[in-house]
Amino acid sequence: MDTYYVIKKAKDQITEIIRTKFPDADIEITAPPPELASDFAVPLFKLAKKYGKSPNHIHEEIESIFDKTGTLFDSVFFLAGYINFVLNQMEYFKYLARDALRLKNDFGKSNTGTGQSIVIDYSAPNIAKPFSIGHLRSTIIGQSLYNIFGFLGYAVTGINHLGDWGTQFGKLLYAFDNFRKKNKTEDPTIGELLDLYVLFHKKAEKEPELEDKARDYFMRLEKGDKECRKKWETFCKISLDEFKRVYTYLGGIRFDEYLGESFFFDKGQVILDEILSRRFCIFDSQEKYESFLNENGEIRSFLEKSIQSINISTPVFFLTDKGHTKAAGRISDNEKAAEFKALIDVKIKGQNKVLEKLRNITGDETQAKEILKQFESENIKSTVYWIETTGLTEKASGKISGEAQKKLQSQARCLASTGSFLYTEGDEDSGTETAKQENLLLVDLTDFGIDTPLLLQKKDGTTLYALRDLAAIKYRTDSYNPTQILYVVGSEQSLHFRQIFMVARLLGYETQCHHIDFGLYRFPEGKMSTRKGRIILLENILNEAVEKALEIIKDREIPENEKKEIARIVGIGSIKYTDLSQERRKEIVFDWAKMLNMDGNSAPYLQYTYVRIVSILNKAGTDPFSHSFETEVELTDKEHKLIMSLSRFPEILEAAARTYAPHIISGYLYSLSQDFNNFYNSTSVIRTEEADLRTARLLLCRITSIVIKNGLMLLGIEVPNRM
RNA sequence: GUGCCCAUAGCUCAGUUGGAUAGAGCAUUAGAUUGCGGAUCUAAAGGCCGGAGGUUCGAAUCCUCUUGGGCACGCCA
Repeated sequence: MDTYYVIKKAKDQITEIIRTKFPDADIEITAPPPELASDFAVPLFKLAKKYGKSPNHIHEEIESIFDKTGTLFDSVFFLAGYINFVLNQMEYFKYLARDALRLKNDFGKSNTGTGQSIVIDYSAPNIAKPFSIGHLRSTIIGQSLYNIFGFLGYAVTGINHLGDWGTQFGKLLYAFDNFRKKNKTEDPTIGELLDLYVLFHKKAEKEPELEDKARDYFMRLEKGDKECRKKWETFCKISLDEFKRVYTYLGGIRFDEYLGESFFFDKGQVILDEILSRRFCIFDSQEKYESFLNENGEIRSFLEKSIQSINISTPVFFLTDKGHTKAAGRISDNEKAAEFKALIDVKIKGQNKVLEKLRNITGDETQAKEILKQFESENIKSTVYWIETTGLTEKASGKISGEAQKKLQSQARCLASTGSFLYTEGDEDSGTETAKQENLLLVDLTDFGIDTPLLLQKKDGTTLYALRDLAAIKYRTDSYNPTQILYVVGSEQSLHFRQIFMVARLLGYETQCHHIDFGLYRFPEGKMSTRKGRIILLENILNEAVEKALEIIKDREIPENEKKEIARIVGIGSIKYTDLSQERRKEIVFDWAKMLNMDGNSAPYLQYTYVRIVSILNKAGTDPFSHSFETEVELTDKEHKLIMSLSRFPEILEAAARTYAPHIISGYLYSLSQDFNNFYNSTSVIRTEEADLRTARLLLCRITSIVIKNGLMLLGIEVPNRM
């Protein structure tokens, strides 16, 4: 599949033109303000600085060698520090038409992800609880990412990591045995399970000992008690049937695997063994560390492997939020050691966020450089190499002042550690603990900038979800060999994911794990809570939306069964769109009017635009894709704007994938639809007399329809053919 | 108390790696030769981008401090 799109071609040409004169130029191509007769612009300020010339001078040099022959451009001009590139509109349109003709319904697809595999963990509803609006975000954001990455050629695996294990089942089993009327023999409904769960919490407030009883029940479940297990299976089945019904209603939701937490609870021991096999060690001097190395071959090879894997002579460094440092290995290069210390100085001065970002770099050196540009404000002079944690590959370069270096040499402590820490309560750290607590296992992560230890196992020996999640990382890494694992989970769990990702790395799982966090739905008066029964059922919202959509079309001449299907597509689409059109980190205050909005920036607006295009194409009678389009016609400004907008689709998709942000697509589709409607209201396509122009306009309609349809499909939203 | 996230028009939100005069929708007001489908379009009005410093040729965007809101912080998930 050839996915070299016209917009890429145009940008490549701009880069090439500028680089013929300025070979090392770092070129940023921007969109000029709409009222300017320009299509692409490059700010020249940085070039001016780099080459010691004025922006105007830079522009003159580029203009002097600019030759439009063989390019997509007609001319260049200078304004306010920018060089502007004016397209040969017809040429650009012809290329766009060729892209569209070549790819047809696949317009927008690319192969940028070929060879890469991504695991996405999303939806993950909890067994025995109804599917609430809270799960909607995970489900549709996750599904959208699944669609987007698939469209870009990645091998995607969607996993529904069901919440089907844990102490909550102890509570439920207890409630089921003790609170349910004895004469009831039929299987409970989800609603009844929820009532029992809420009732348990209500009673437990007054009788705290119920919590212990629930823990006993859960222990029985983990130990394989047949009766508990059987009830648990029933709960799971009831819930799963319910979930699948909701997914069907939502439409377009699919998973490659339903693998819940229960699948992993007995796979945690391997993780525990791995952790326990490592030894806690910390040294207050280089000598002690080196003598330890000599005595411990295993650790030594671990470190050597780490150092080798990053392919530099400098060993692995470690930074904590406390401002002290750890270096796993020797700092053999004095210059680098000093720079490293200086880097810490910046840290101590409070630039936590910069360093936090450095830590989260996903392995791309240029990205790291970008972030380190911020250090320029510290008059940074020499180069710093930054290597994160135990031999992973992140690397960044920047500069640090000599003054900062000196200051820091007295401040920074360089300690050494192997990077793995675990103790059981009852060790010398807390000598008063009793034998009863010997099963409690936690990982201390304070040396890694995380103050809260990660609990893996409770004192009664039962597992916690952190351990199950670690087992899941191992399983996913082994099973799918992914380049990335995405967790589409609410931001409230960010600490949990920081913890388990850190431990996973310490254990040597190098798969990139990302928490795709999102803000929660909440009521104006506060948080939604399953325990308190304060939730809104997703289904109620969906039904309301579908009904409203049905109300709008009730008088139209469409068969009733089709009306119902249209109402479902439009109603559900509008709910999904409302969610996906918002930046995912922001919390959403629940508001009926907003959820049911079908005017303006909404799914029905896009669907409506699509439907009108379909109508035009039907009436036109000819398929503009039936033969290639290579003739010259006179295009209006509105048409050119639409062309520019259409051509951006591929890079919009890449931006959405890069930042895991479906809302970039919805924003784009809305803007595209506005451009189309603008054109639509000013120009009659069908009644265009000049044949070639008519064909060109039909072509624009056709491409727009494909982009809207594909874009909405990526958001998990369907389009009707009429509405 | 500590950490993370958020703050943009009356309301709900966009704002691409820092780029030219901060954009939409809703609501309000005034309009669109009954039209290729009015769930549409045009226009008006609406802003000290929470506040104060800083970095930069250039800041809604980066840094520091601060105010307000949300979330999390050892045996729940």
